[in-house]
Amino acid sequence: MTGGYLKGRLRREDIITAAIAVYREAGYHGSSLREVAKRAGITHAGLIYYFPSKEALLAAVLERRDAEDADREQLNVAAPGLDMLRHLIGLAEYNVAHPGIVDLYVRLAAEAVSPGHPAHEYFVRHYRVAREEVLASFQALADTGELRPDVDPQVAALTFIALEDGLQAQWLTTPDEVDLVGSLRTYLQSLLTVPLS
Amino acid sequence: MTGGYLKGRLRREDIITAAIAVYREAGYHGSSLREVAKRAGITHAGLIYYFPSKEALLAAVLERRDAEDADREQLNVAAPGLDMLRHLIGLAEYNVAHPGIVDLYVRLAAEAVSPGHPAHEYFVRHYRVAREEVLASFQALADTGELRPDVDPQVAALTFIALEDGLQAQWLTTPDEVDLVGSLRTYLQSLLTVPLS
DNA sequence: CCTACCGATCGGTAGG
DNA sequence: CCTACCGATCGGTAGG
Repeated sequence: MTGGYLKGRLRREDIITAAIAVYREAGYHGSSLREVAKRAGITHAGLIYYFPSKEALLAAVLERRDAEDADREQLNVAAPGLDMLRHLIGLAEYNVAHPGIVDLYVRLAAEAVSPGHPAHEYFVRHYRVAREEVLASFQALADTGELRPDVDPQVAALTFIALEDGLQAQWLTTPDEVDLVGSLRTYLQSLLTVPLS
Repeated sequence: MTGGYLKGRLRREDIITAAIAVYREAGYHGSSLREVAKRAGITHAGLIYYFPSKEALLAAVLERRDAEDADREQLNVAAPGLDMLRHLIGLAEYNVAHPGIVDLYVRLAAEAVSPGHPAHEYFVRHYRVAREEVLASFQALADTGELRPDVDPQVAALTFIALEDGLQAQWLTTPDEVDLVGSLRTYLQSLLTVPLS
């Protein structure tokens, strides 16, 4: 009875996977529904049967990213503090092993700076959530004296997110000249009074 | 006698100015020669008379950016060291006052991460030059004991560039929640043994 | 610099 | 899900 629905769900997942691959190579604006459809093995009109517009497909791609991140978070119920920072380093290591994901993220984030972009609100939320998460960790570390007393948790949180983003772009452009994880680790360590690892 | 040539040069400048405005709003791939031409007050075929292809126009835009940066550098012959760092803060202040330039830079940099993009080589060079410039300053500071002894100049240079780039993207997306210049200043100060200002 | 045009491609719709 | 199609737009060319 649910066979039809199951098949539809699987087809949807195939399309989203194809879309991620295409966005990665051409960005959102630079990609076409026809190219995504071809990789998913259907026509572009067939794709529109599942996702009624180009924007709806983008929304589905971003939803999957969030779902995957949530999965990883759940496996890794790190409390705010040192463990959370180590977890963030782990996420960076995961990213370095999956350049395609980083590529997609960097390109979409840049396109979406303009308020009219269909993913703009997504990134506004994304930045806010990321900042709050990191801030909570720095505040916890401040409470236990593990954060250097001259470090402002608010500034440190903002800076950490920005540093991660900037390193990603520079690493994608010149991979051989950027040690993404090492640089992050060095930065974090410089804020702490205890060894990070 | 040079009247014709002068007029052509001026027209070229008009077109480049229009291109910057359009790239800023739509990115390079998202913009059209027709839109650029319309803002410059000519037809798109007229534009092609001056710039033989879309890529040639992009090259001219990047050349102008380099020329303007070089002008600012020349006015401000800062030697490597503290003065140079203050100069970089000044550049960040200039950028915050000119969001359009930052927008263009962030969008192009993200599009150009892929090796096939017409501006890819430009950004490879841009990152390398930027890193070397900042590295020279940190090394000079290390020699005079103004850099904290536990700071590696190489890592600090890479990190500074990445931080600036990441802050720009986050600031463009959520301007009210990011203090770009203040964050840069705080970061730099944390590396030094002497007051930055 | 323009008019006029080309082939290609785009997102989306109709109708089944 | 497909075939067939739409109007719009693209970069670039011809020819003046």
